[in-house]
Amino acid sequence: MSRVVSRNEINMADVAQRAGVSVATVSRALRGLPGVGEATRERILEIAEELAYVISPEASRLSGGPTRRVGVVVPAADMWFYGQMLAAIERRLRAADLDVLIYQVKDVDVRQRFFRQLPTRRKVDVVILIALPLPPEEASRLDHLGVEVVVAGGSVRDFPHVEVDDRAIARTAVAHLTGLGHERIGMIRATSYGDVHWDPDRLRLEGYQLELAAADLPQRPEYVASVPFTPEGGAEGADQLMSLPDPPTALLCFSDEIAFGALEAIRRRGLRVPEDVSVIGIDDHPLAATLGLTTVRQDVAAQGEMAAEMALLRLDHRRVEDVVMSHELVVRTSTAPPPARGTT
Amino acid sequence: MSRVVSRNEINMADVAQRAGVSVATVSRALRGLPGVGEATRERILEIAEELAYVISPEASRLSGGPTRRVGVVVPAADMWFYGQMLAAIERRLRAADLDVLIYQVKDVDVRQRFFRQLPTRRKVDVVILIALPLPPEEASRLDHLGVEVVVAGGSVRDFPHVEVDDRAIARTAVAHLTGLGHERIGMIRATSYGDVHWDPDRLRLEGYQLELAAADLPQRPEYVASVPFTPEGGAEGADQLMSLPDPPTALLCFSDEIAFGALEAIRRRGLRVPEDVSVIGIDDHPLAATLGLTTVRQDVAAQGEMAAEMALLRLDHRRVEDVVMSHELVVRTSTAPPPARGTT
DNA sequence: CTGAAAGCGCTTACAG
DNA sequence: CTGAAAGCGCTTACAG
Repeated sequence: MSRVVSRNEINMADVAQRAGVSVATVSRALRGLPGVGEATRERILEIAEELAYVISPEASRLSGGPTRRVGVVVPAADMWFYGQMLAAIERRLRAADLDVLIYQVKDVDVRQRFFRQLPTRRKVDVVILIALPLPPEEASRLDHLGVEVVVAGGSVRDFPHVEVDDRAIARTAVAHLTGLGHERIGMIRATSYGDVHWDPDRLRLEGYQLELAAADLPQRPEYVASVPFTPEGGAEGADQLMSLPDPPTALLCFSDEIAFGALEAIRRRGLRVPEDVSVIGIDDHPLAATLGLTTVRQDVAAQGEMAAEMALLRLDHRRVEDVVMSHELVVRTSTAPPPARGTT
Repeated sequence: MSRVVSRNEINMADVAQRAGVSVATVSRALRGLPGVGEATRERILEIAEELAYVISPEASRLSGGPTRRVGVVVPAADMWFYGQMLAAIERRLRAADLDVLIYQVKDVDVRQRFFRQLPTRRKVDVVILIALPLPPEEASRLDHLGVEVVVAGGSVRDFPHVEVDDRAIARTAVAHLTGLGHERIGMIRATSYGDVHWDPDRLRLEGYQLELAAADLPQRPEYVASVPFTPEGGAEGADQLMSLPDPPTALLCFSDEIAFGALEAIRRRGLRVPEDVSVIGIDDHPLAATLGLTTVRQDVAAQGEMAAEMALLRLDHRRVEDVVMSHELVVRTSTAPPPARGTT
């Protein structure tokens, strides 16, 4: 207590000396290994506490221990979905006393460099890949990582993963609209970023098409707009679809953020939501409740936690099962039956 | 090329053997230290490349090198502002080949544990603190970190920091409103989180009050609402202020996210923005453009980059100057002159 | 310009 | 239950 711990670090040898034992015994005691007398162990723990001893991770690692670090590879930390994921993963892993390293790989060249250099090698025990669309060459590089891999928000090869059923999510949304009586339903897709295709986008489009078919509605390619994954993108998409000669009466948006832009664009055209046009999103973004947006909710934080849990299991080399998280329709005020034909 | 690099790592000794030199020479060559013949250096670099050699950070660190890791301590990675900051910091630091460790400390107990245990000790070379309101006991613990400290989005003690002028930002916003002729101007504050006071909130309130005084307008405490830092909070705040007997004609919101909620609440009351009520935010969140929100823009990513830059300098033990980043009024369609008195 | 050797702070057989 | 010693893969004086 009287002693200030600063740059001159306290080492295991200091603890050992103070306790009158060898460093080997301190090492065992601190890690809860068998082969240390109860009294000895307690004394050692007390002294370590008192000296505010922190183990040198480098030395520990170098002599065979794990790094106790997890790498999270994510397209961009500044987008809502990834931020949620990342935050949840960090919280869970921190609780298990692991450190979290973050690697953003949004830009194609940064991502390619990542997979060429594999900078997580020798630095982490597990890598969590978040919703990363990967060309085969890059996916195959993962074997060279030399660490466990877990995937969240999608799937990559046969690595353990947690995801939602994007096809079913889109079907749920479209079924809600057809249930209200809509027959002209448009979809605003979010274009893949960079050079690679994005699974959720592809699967949600499939779900949209499947559900239209299930409701005996025609597939109208002009009802599908592809836009950048931003609110402005959503506005563009809505403008494009609503200026069609025979515009849709309802819009499924790839995400709530896209939907926010669509809502605004529709209002700017002098149309009312939901009287003239219904809008449904996907995610249940915090703003969705405020803006009254009907959406299909997925629990992003829960996916992150689950991914962290899987990482923890893989650390112990235990088998883990893939997980598909549930989703749920949240009806608010942006969806209603279509206007009577010709009224618009 | 023919050799697969996997779990059996390639060490410096392997490179040395292949190159027919000692590990000492390889170590020097790889780090660009003087005292290695040009031809030797080139051969070593080639072989290292060919073998896809990655240095063991643990061994390097243990024998005196830096960790080449930076810890970022942030309230929550899943909030817009922090996500922007974090993303920008990571990008800059990654470009300098440093790894970024993230520590979330939103909850009081987690934060207290952080400052009790200081888990970044022995793990990073620099810690970047993002917009962290800290009680004095915790701020003083930073001396025990044993690493450099840099602060972003605020200031803590006399550590080098980058911030915006929150007082001036609020004054700019209020001046815009008074310039339009508003005399009844409300403010929606974001309450501090947890047990500590939040500088930007306090300073923006001060700026609001100063600018009212400068315009010879009365301070009306009932015109200031304190709400949680969420869109719903913004809606609550707007409801509270607009249901006053003599409601404001303009609202300054702590942030754009608060303003989004306020906009919606105002609309729900059957009032129009900006005809009946003007709303101004702070930040220039991506949705602000879409929703036509007038705001005072601050470049959060630039602040993050600057903080990363400072961290890089501190790594080299160079002196750094504190930085105050600029801000800028962005006029959109949510602000206009007040309605003629009595019209509302 | 280059190498042999000590040392960084731990963990892990191996003995006792 | 406990300790002495080797070893992890580097860096850094110290020699040459």
